[in-house]
Amino acid sequence: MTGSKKRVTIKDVAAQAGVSYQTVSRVINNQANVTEKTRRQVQHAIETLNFRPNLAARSLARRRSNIIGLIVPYDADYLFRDPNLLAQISSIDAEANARGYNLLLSTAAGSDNGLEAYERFVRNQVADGALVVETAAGAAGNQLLNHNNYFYVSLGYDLSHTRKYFVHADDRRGAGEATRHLLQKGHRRIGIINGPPIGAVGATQERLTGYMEALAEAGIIFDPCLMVYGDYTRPSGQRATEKLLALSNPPTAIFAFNDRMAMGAIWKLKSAGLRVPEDIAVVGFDDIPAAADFSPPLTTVRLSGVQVGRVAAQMLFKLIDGEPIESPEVVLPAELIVRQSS
Amino acid sequence: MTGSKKRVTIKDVAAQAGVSYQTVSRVINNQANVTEKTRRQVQHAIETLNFRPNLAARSLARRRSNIIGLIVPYDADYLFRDPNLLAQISSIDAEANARGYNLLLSTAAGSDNGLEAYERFVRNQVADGALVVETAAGAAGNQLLNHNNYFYVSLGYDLSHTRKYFVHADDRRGAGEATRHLLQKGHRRIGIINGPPIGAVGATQERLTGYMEALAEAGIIFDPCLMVYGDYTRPSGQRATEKLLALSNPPTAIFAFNDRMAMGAIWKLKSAGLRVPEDIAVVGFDDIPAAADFSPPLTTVRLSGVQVGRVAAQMLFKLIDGEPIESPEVVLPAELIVRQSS
DNA sequence: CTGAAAGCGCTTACAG
DNA sequence: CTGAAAGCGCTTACAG
Repeated sequence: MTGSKKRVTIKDVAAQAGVSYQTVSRVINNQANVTEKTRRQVQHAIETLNFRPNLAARSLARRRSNIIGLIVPYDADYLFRDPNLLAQISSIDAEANARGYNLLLSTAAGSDNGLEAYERFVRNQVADGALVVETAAGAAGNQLLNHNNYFYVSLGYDLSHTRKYFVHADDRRGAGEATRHLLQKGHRRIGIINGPPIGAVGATQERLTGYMEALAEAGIIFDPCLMVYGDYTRPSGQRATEKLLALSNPPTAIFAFNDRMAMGAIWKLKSAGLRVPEDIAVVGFDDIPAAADFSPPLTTVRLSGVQVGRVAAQMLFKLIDGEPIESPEVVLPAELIVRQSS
Repeated sequence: MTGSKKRVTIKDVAAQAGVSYQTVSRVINNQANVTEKTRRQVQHAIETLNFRPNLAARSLARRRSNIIGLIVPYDADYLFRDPNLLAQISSIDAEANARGYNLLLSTAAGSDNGLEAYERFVRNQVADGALVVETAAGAAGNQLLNHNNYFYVSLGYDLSHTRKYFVHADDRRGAGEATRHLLQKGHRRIGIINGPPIGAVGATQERLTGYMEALAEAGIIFDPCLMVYGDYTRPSGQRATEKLLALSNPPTAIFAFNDRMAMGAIWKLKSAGLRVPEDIAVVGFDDIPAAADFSPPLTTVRLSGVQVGRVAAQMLFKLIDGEPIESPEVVLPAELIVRQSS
């Protein structure tokens, strides 16, 4: 609020309505024990004065702010390019709004290790709780949160072994189904384009496990040569595919651990004169919006970022409201979407 | 904060340090007139007690919250798919963080007209000011902000004629340069894929003007048949291109008002057996990250969303701090990036 | 059903 | 350089 005009407070409303300011408080908080007539008077005064309760005062008195933090230990620039994360944020925002909560964004600006996002959040001391995007480097941040007695739920896996509240999609099963699908099509040599080898996030580890399990079920021994690394970008998918094609015994199918790398793979294959899926099949992961529009439309695993965000937010609100949590870890379904690239 | 543990306040710190709590206040606010020795004592007490000043109390006393709102009168789902907007938000976030401010997100959930985003913001009465994404329907929201004496800066054009503070890229010049580039290549019939005809945003109107001006300079009369509408999505670009190709005298170049539609156009052209740029040139707008990766790499107009966000945020902070604003409307450069699609 | 008192955790003049 | 007082705008028991 600008300081240009005098603020209108609960006392102004009380004077205007001819009641005590405590009564005004009752009205704005929808409490019982107010005559209909008094309530109307107060409402009228509120409207004519254009009164809005001051959140800072309210937070102070209630020890609750109706603000939840969203801690993203990434550079904002990176954050805003990850469609799955954005879907999560979007549904968290919706869920918060529905309860009259607002979202306070806390990202890690610049090139630090992400701890800053937690620190700024804690320093502010304003939110009732937080949703945090779990990263391998998150242990220190989570400790900070614990140490300051915050309620929080993590989006992702229990990477930092804090054993608190987690929600994530069933990456393992999703990857397993994708692999079984390829197996069913007769493929025996399925190349993997994994995420970066360092700082591995739980999700990719689980995907790899799902892949290996499916292979094992089919009695196939995993050939480490078939696994190459990318960094989630499209160009990295192209480079990874180049390596796979250079193998003495190249794969007949490629399973990329995200859609953008899968798209890069398809480009590379096309420019090498190979047809997808006739010569080589490709499967992605995430089902980003562009996947269905791709040429050929991409077979992929749909993760409901929307669902992850919603469930995590609901969990946080239960924590804040002191309601019981059934399970500290929620795993949401991942669904194989078969299109034309496989 | 959870209520589980007793909060540590300024008074606890004072007791621990053996000073009055006002002195603690001085230390945490880095004020002069504190002996180095006292300061050290207080700092020590702060650390051992893990004290953090309470933002609500501070806001109340200071009448300032160090929170700025970001009002996006869109559905969060839409918001999170617009790369240019995301770039703006990302730089606003960075700018805010650098000053110790936090960003409070206020989006319009669901299918209302966007006014809700403003209303929730105003109802909260917590921010020191706001950055608002300007939309054609924003007039009522801006009035609400005015009526409640908020400082705010709009990202976009003065669509609602409130004549306050605005920052946007130079869409007109950018479109003019793109058009001149095409004219220079010898094109005389340049098709336009415009944004949606209803609810036109200032930016597309300006782009159209830039196009027409460039045409006029070259002595070419604008042929309305060459303008078709899309909705900024890739598929709409394909459909629009289909219409353009069906013309009795089709264009030799297409200028799409965003990159995604330009990509859709290229797909359509390719699948119609046409080569880009040999048979028909294509130019986009925005320079989203995927533009450079496209095949062929897309000629486009780079708008610095990052710059727009930064400048708007800086303007808002000046307003909040009572510093003078040189100009209420800032126009930032748009730059033509020539790649292989033209 | 309504009012008076105390307090939330800070900051801001004002003394000394 | 440091402390005592008052106040920011609400809510929360407690009376009546």
